[in-house]
Amino acid sequence: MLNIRRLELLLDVVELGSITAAAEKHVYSPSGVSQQLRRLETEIGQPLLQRQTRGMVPTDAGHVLAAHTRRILRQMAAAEADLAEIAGLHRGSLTMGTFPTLGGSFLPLVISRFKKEYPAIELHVRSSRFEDLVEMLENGQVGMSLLWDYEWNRIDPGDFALTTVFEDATALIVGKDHRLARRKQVDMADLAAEEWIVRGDAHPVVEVLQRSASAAGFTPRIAFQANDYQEAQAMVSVGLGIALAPRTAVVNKHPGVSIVSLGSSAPSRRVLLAHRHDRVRAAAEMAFQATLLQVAKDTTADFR
Amino acid sequence: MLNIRRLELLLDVVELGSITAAAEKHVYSPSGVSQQLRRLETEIGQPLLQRQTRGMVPTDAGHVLAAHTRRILRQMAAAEADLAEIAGLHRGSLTMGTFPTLGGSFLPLVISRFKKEYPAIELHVRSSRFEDLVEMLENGQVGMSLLWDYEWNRIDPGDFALTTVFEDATALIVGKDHRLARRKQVDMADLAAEEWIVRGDAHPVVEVLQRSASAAGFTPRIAFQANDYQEAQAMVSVGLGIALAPRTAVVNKHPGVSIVSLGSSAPSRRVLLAHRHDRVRAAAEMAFQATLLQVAKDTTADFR
DNA sequence: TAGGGGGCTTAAGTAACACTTCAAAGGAGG
DNA sequence: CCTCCTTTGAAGTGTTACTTAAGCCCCCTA
Repeated sequence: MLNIRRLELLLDVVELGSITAAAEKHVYSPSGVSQQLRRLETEIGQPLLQRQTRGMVPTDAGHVLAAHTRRILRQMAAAEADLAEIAGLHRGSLTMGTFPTLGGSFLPLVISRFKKEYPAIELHVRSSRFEDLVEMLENGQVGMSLLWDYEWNRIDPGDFALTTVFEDATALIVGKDHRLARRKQVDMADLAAEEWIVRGDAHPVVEVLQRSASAAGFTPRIAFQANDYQEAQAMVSVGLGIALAPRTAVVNKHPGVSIVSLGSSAPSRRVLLAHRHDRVRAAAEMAFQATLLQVAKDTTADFR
Repeated sequence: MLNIRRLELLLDVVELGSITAAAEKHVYSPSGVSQQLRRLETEIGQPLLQRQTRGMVPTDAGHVLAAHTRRILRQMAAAEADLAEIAGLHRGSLTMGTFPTLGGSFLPLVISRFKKEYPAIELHVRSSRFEDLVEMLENGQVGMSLLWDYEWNRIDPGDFALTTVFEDATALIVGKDHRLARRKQVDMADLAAEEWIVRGDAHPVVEVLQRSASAAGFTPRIAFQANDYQEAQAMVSVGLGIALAPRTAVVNKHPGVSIVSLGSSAPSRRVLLAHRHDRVRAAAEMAFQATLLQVAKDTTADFR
């Protein structure tokens, strides 16, 4: 394998016409350059330069090799330029994960701003349930992912590097004509007599209800198990019961319901950005995280 | 400037999917490969590989750099192939010098055989007078040159590296009807009474005549000064006088003259192949010299 | 004809660096 | 749970890309 540095020296000697000139250009001693060229020649097994009384003149082999060197150096310059493009975020790609409730509210804002700021970065988003997100993080299908947790099932910071994006409060959904619909804030303790609509499949919001009800001293009576928050809101709107939901999940409010704050009487979930500890992050990922946190800071009030 | 070896390692890791595999291919320890890759990454300032639980996955930058590396390696392979072509004499060029009398007789045989043997080598021949040939040798306009000398003006072997090609005897040119025309050989001593035709411009053959006549005990009478050997032969053919000439100069014999050997009564000139001592010679030059000496060995009898 | 200078090369030394070995850590899989 | 596989870090070593110093060759000048 030919050594690039030596090739570059050869090229400069060919172009400048003397070892001394090439040595000056590289801030080497002429001796060093001479030695390198000699090595190159013995390596190749052919003379590359004719020692003239004044300077050097390339042989056929020298000319050919110098020409190839020019192309090789051009290629290397192109490689470096491409890398600079990637580093400068004029190029690159990024795959991230999210869970559905954020994918329908907060994340589109982030994506929109990110795309405006870094139009050249290719952005892929995968929306999945919590367990799948964790798996995709682990096997590298996504470089980073939005996750969430409650205070009773905190994600282990040893598993992933975590950055808190914002706190997503739990809100109360009541029908427009419900006795509490006009209230700004209620306490869980006021809701002991209500019928509840929850999400099925052991959805985490069920546990939120159980825990906050239990803290308020009652056991909730379940009237309906919904498949998603749209269905839950619909049921609430016809007066079948009331429901709890993360604030971000009901940004797209059903017209027949009202959203009421629960203050600190219900636990809030933490929305996190997670990536693997051992994963070095590309510039595009750093940029996306910055945009995401910025958007969180700017819009977080909307979700409280 | 990126280091090729490291780039190659990166490429192999990208292609083989793990450091261990790349290390095995290069017969390195995995640790060494790991260190080189890390250096490459810090040098570039970007991550190139994602450390997965099983093996490595390239980042955008890694992919781009690996692709460039492929092209660079291809280019280097092409360079090496070209060098091999030159070394194998499937390519190359060669410039040599000659003096006119050989250019009209011996050299064409050499060129013809060389071209048949190495059709891919570009061959340039420059024909000049002795002094110009020496100058062209010195300043590199020709890589090697045919030269000649007599025993009284030997070329200094310190000036050039010399190889004797053959001895070029001095022959006698007489008219077809001359009294000596049928003789196989004569001695200079038999020619004291003759009129002589010589070449003008202090041509070396004049000194040959002076010296051999003086050695034979007479002073030659000059009847005509010719410009070249064709003119000299023409003058001889009409009986204006007789002449001396190197044997090779009269290979193209005038129909009206006879060539008679002088045995050792006239000095012969040495035909030499010369090149600069300090000049490393390309494969094509070595090949040409070999052909030239071979042709000399095969045809030398013709010039005696 | 000696003296000076430019250009290249050799010899010897030095400092960087590409590797090694050894050891440890983290996961994957039996 | 233990073992294997892969990667990484620390420390050590041999190579090598350079340096300086000296010499050679050629040319130019006084």
